[in-house]
Amino acid sequence: MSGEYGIAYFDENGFVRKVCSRCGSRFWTRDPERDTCGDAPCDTYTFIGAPLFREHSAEELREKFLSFFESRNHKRLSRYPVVARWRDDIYLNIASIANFQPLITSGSVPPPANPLVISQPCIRLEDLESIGKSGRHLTMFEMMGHHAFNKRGGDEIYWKNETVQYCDEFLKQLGVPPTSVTYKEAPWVGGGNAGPCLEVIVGGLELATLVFMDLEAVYEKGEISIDGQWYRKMETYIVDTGYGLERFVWASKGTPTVYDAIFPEVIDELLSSIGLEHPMQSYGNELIEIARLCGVMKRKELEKKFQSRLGDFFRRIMAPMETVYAIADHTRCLAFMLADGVVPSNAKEGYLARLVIRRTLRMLNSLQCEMPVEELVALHIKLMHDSFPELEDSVDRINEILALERSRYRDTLSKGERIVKQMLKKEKELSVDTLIDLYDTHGIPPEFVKEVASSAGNIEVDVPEDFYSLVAKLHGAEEQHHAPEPELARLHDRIRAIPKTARLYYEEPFSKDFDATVLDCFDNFIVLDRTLFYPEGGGQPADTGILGNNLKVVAVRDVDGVILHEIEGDTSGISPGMHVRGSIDSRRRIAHMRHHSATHIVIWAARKVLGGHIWQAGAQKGELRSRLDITHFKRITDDERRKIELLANEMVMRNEDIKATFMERNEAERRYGFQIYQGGVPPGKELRIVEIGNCEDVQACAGTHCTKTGEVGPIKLLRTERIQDGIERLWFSAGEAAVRAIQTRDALIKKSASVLRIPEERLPASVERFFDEWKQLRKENERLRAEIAGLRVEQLRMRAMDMRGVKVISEVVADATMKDLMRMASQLSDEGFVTLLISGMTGNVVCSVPASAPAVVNAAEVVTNVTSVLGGRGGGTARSARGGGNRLDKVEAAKEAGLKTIASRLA
RNA sequence: GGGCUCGUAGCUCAGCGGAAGAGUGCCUCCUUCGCGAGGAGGAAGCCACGGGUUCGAAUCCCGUCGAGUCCA
Repeated sequence: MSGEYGIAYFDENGFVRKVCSRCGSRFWTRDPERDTCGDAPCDTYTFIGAPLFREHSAEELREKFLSFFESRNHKRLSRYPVVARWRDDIYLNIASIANFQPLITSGSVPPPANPLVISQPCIRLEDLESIGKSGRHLTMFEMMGHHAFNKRGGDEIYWKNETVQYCDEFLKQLGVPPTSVTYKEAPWVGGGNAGPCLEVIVGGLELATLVFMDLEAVYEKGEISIDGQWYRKMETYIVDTGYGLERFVWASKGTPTVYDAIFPEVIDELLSSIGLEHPMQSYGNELIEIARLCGVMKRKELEKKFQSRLGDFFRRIMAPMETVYAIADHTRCLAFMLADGVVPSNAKEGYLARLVIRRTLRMLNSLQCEMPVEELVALHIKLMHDSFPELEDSVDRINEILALERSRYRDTLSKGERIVKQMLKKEKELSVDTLIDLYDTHGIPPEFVKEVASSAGNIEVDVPEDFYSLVAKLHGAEEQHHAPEPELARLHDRIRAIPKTARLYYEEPFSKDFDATVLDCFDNFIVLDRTLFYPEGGGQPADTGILGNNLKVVAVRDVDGVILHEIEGDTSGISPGMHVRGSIDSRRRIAHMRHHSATHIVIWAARKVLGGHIWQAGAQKGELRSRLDITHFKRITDDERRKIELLANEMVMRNEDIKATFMERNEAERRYGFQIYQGGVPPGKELRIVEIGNCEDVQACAGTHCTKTGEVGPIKLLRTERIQDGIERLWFSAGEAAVRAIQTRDALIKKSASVLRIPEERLPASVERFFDEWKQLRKENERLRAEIAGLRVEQLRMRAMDMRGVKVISEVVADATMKDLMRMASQLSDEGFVTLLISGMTGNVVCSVPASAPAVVNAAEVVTNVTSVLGGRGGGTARSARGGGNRLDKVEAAKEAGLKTIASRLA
């Protein structure tokens, strides 16, 4: 790819291309003496303690960057959320370009502006273990980026030359000495795209990455291969730059770590709460020396190098300091995640939030820091007020969520403590497999197990260093890219030339019949020029109905805007050019329509009642009922459910307009924000926006809707269900279906009341009374049976026979249960009788042999012989055995068989 | 989206095919000036729910509901 880096700006500005003497990479520099690329691990962090340009705050630097590009014709965009709501392949926003993937980068949707500049908060959790230790890793960081989207054959906005020029000029404006900058060549790969790239390095630190994205991944063999993956040139070629805001600020301050540069107030707060001082106070010079080497040497090597000078400095001072750094980092990350609406849970992005929360709690605990995590998050939000005032709107909710998470984790750990203690009672040591199991199924971290084991049982537990990767291995690595299904590809080819179908169902949502011309007919599919049939999509099922001469439409699909009517049966009578009449099952359609509008109303009401974090996590509309999954951090109470229901019905009664308009995508996002993507992200540059009332609820939605909320009819919330931690499912019915649902419930109550012969309103009290009485009678019955068994024992005792000096009882008891038999037999055998009892009612058999009887009588053998007569089986020990059979007519014969067995043994 | 675990007395749990158990809390009595403590006795269970297998299910299998947890 060496040809990719022939850039005029380098030639015209005295740059030379060199090869790094350490790593062999090629790089560009103005300094002819330089022979290393400048990047770690080839060079040290020279800027620490000696910054290369004037000190900047984050606000200052961000503003400089944005206005620099603004004055160079770039449009400034405000930040996107850190949760990637518009993508289904990633949960969190990992880069500024992620905002524009995949629809804009692929060229199918135009960019919101071109060129543009943005500073995007991003979250990456891959290097979780390095946070706090490396001095440079952050879970949450701002990627400042300027982007230009070019199309082959179109007018080029700009490409490599301008990109390098902008970068160089920006650095110059900041006051970075030109000779200290190197541009290192490095191919870039990510998110299904790739391209050549220049890493911009100053003072040993990579400050920015200039990516020239012009390749996309393909699944079959292609033109270019990188790391075993095939790529081809895209129709578009995109300038994707990433300037690390925090790194610039760090470089400008020259502090030992990036953390000290970005959130020193939080670090101070933490240090003072645990009574520690910052190592800069007493070990300033050493710390700077160490920090400079951080990119070059591994931790072990550093410790060895400073061992003689500093003793156990790393263990005593650096280790807690690193934890402080990590906590300060994690809490800043949480501020963004939670403010942007992530609900902690055990799945999807919610799990990532919980992961960060629990790590933070564990670390706070290890420092014995009493400070609640929510206070630290609130402090971050306060400190970032000037840059991100919107975070403050969520402070109350964040407090509630974090307090809840704290108590949940406390519960998990105290339960874990019990489990481990229980285990230690039985086992002397805990294997690695046990540790993995404890973590995997109960969430008990091995460090915690070790602690419990040594304090409670004085048992040492070895936690392997690669513990967490062992856990990861257990879950295996699946994740494969799915090539598009061949069936769909075939359909795409077939309909390529067909014009998009006119959608009559939007203009005439209540119509039933229509006329149309057949454009194509193949397999079982009919394509028309216009249709009333709604294709399946957005959780709304397709319409059914009739086409032409009684052809049954069983499914309807939308492929690239062409609507395919799937027919059950013979379509041979249909050919292109024919005129056909269609009619849909309008009763079904109207039911779907009501449920669809009701879905929007319910989520609006839920958001009003529960809070702004409510987000649709899935939905399915039906004729009789629909379901809506929403993100929420605790169970919805009955009271909340009633409030939501009432509010939704108030919206219906207000009879507000439901307006659907087509709108340019960027315009819609600008006007309404990302909340329009509740039901996922539809493709295309134009969106259909459905608005209820005056912006009460706005969603991008292709479904059919009522035109007034009043047409929806009554909305009945049937039940709530927790389908996952952090996701509640609401079941509801609308319109006619709601009335029917209410009637069904009514009938249930009526029927129950009539069975008990009481008025409906007495139902709860009476049911409770009946239940209590039933419990009492059950006990009474139990007591009486025991009494009867006692009386029977006396009778049985008198009927005992003597077999060679051994007292034997073998009797059929008419109406005894298994429990009765056991009760009697055990008492009799205690008194020295060899006892065999058979129930004439249930066919149960019990044999009990007293300890005093000769060992030759085997209860299990007796029972086996007896039950074989009864047509059943049984078993037990030589002293006591049970069994049974269902041939109740054979009980007398069975008794004789038992007696015979006993007699033969005593003979 | 995938995996694992758990629902038994008010609470914490044992039992894992043959009469529902322990600890703790609760009630009564004894000991004590009283408290703590100790002793004796007692009450308290739809063994989550619904099916199936079995002579027999808290126990095994399937489903439902509820809870916990790990991974992508």
